[in-house]
Parts: sequence; C-alpha cells; structure tokens
Amino acid sequence: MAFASASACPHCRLAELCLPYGLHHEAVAQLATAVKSQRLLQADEYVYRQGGDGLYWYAVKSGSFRSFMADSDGFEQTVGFYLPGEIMGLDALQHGRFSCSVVALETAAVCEVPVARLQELCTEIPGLQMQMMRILGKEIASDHEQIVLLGHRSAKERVATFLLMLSRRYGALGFSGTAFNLSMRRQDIANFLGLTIETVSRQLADLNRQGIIRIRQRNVEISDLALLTLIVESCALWRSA
Amino acid sequence: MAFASASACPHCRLAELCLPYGLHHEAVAQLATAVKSQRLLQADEYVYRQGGDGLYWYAVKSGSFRSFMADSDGFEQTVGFYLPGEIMGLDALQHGRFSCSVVALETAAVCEVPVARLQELCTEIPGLQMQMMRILGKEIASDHEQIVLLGHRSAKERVATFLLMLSRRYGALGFSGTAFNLSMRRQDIANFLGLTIETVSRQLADLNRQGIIRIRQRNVEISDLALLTLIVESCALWRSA
DNA sequence: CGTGACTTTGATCAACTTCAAGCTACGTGG
DNA sequence: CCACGTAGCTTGAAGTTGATCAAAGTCACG
Repeated sequence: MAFASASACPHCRLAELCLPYGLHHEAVAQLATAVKSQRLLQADEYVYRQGGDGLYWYAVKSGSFRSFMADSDGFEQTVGFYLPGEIMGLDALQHGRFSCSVVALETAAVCEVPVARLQELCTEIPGLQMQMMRILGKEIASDHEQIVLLGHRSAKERVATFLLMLSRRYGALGFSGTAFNLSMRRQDIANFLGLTIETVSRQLADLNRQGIIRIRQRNVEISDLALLTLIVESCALWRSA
Repeated sequence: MAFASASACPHCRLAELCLPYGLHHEAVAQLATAVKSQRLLQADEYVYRQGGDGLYWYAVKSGSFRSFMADSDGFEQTVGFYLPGEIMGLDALQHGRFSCSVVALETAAVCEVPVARLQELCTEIPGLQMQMMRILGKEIASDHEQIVLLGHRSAKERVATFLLMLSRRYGALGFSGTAFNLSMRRQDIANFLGLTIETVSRQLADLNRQGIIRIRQRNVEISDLALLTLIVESCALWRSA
C-alpha cells in the first residue's frame, strides 16, 4: 500500500517502457513497493557520481540525462544519453561502484530502486529476472551500436545517426519523431560522437543547407527522414557537397 | 553425476574466473549439470552468428575469439576479443537474437550453457543471480572502456591501450603479462581500434623503435610496461618523435 | 621452391582538428 | 528597459593525423 501515488508504477504512463514492461498487474504493484522514492533534479545536478556506491537503479521519470566517464587525465567521455523510461545505474553491477557519472540536462525526475530489493523480488515476481536481464541486454546492445558508430563512421554519418537515434527514441515515447528540442549542448553531442563542436556544428549546418533538417539552436526538425536514413546507410554518396 | 569429467566446472582450472566464481562447492557442482556440452572449434569457425537464436551462453574454455557486428552495408566492426574464462553470448539478452557474430581465432573450446536453465538455477543456487549480473556488468564496463578508447584517443594511445588490455587479461589468467602471442591478425586489431592496418603497423613499429616493446609478427614482448602505461595516461607527451 | 596470406614501409591526400574571430541568445544589474 | 557580460554556437583559414594508394618484404605451407 505504500507509494500508491498516482505516479507509482501501476499508474505511471511509462510503465510499458520501463521496468514493469511485460509484468502482470499484481506484479507491477509489488514492484512498485520496491521503489524507494522519487527524486527531482535541476539541470546540471548529479544523479550519481563515478566511484559512488551502486546501490540503486534509477528509472527516468521525466527529463533527460547525460552519462560520462572521466579517465585518469580528467578528460570526459560522454557514454550515453537517457530519456524517460530508461534505466540508469547499470554500470555499477560489476564491482558495486558506478563507473560513470550521470547529470540531468534539464529539470528532471527519477525513481530510485534499490538493486538488492530488486534481486530479492526476482524470486517472488515471475518474469522480473527476465526483465532485468532484458534491460541489461538493451544497455549492451546500445553500447555496441555506439562502438560501431565510433569505430567506422564519418562525421556526417555520426551526426545523422545521432539525430535518427533521438528521433526513434522520442517517437517510442509518443512524442514527435521529427520535431524536438535537443536537451544537450553541442559540446555534449560532439563529445558523445567523438568529434569537436565545430565539426558537429558544420555537419548540422550542411544538413540544414541540404534541406534534410531544419535546425535553429537547439530546435530540430527533420524534414526528410528517408534521406537522413540514407546518409547513415550509404556513406560515400553524401560527402559534403 | 552427469558431466563429471575432469573438465567440468568443479575441476576446471578456470572456475575462479568464470561463471562459478564465488559460488559454494555444491553450487558449482549443481551449476556444472547445466553445462550442456563442450564444443571444439577450429580457427575461423563460428561460435554463433548475428541474428541466430540466443539460447546459450558460451564460456571460453581455451583459445581466443573475436566478436563483430556487420551493419547494413556489410561492413564489419570488431566489438571485442574473448579469452579463457570469459562469457560470450550476452548480446542476445535483449531480444533473444545475437547482435554479433563470434569466430574462433585459433583452435579453441567453449562450454555451452542454456540461458533458460541458468535462469531456473538462479532460484536454487544462492548467488548465481548475483554472479550473472556481475558478468553482465563486466561486459557493460568493458564496452564503456571501448567507447572511451574510440571516442578520444590517438592512434598511439589506442595501440598502447590494446597491448595493456591484453597484458592485464593474460596476467589474470596466470600467463605472462609481458610476453605473449597475438592470436588476431593486424586487420582485426585495426578494425577493433577504429584504425587501418597500416596505422597499427606503424604505431607498433614506433613502439618497437622506442624500445618500449619488442614485436616480431605476432610475438609481443613488453619491455617497459611503465612507459607503455604512461603513453595511455599522458597523451600529448608522446607524439611519435 | 613457389604461392598466397599477411605485414611493413613509403608517398600522397583528405577529413577532421585547431586556432581565431564573430555571432546569438539570455540573464542581470544599472 | 536597455546595456552589458557570458555561455554557447557558427564560420573561416591553416595545420595534423591518420587514410589511401602502391609496392616490397616475410612467413607458412604444400
């Protein structure tokens, strides 16, 4: 009966995209009892820090986030962005300490779920274990995509892929897949894609000039989704003309 | 009593590095019953193929492997290498289909474990679930490292990091961390590091010339581990002179 | 000894970075 | 309300790194 607020899992509009996906009604209610609390965050506020105890998973309730690793010389690499319904904190599973830091890109909210409690619940809720594995599998799959992107793609392909990735994810959330606002700075995008801000800016300007997208500051509109997809798939044809 | 061969988990010299790590003696015996079979592979033989049913996890018993993804235009990206004690097949957890292919780099052997059976055993073997999560966490952590590598590092740093990574992993297996044979071709290394074979070859030649390593074909000897580590940590100082 | 796969080395070239300057949006205080 | 300051973004020119192209060298194996 605890946490029977309108925002708890059974009534959460993100349930089908989040941890409860595929679980029975009662199971979802049971899962909801594990959610310790919700937490509101301002832009630039940390959800957790690299090296901290990985005791919780964090489900994105609203807003968006950036995860990044700092290496020995203090240089940061953005590892991923998180949108509502996605789970953060999986990177602590190996040793119990977060290997990334995560900050909010805008005003946002997360649901904190103790990992230990989730693991206990696995024995009680059929399908939960499967679901946790699926979430981990999704993280692995998206990391692999990122590796392919960074390994072999030109600047133009990287930027196009980035826009398509956001388009797909916003679409899955029920938002427009062709018009949205970027919650991250150019610096974050560049860093994520292994490029410099200047290169990102130029590639976006090119796509704009070609009429494939319309971009003004952080506002993006994809005018020709098919063409954008083509850029990703057939590299050589689209060298900046 | 099934599979009570000398190579089954309780007697396997890799147990402490593999799935059984941290489990009680009886638990290991129980786990061993889940191992469907061992499979021997020749060089270039596939363990599994991208798109195939992800019904098994594969523990590397001996030899080494390369996993790679082919994208829409048929281009391959090497995602990782696997050494004894490591688990392959985790990339199928999301949708039940492998997102990578894995081939043996040399004569090798794997233990096949049905994922479904593993999940059942989680309720019976305390700690197994935790261990599976830890293995997934390790995969995520290593993918993140790879993302950092591909995102920001110069050719020299990438090659140095690659050598150090192998050194660490061979060391953990009880082999020499300073002298080993590369089981992969230059092409595989280059592809993994997001470089060309020529660049890899030149960087290795440079390191050789500087006396930091001694390399002849696939035989590597790391003469100055500290210096190699320094290259990775303080990039700018070591531009090829 | 010869063939083919793999690797090394050299010369040239292009993509992306770096450096530098100007622009836009936005918030704050006079 | 506007001027000013700052953070973020764009654009241009020059510089480097690593890619590409080309050729020769090495090794394994029949």
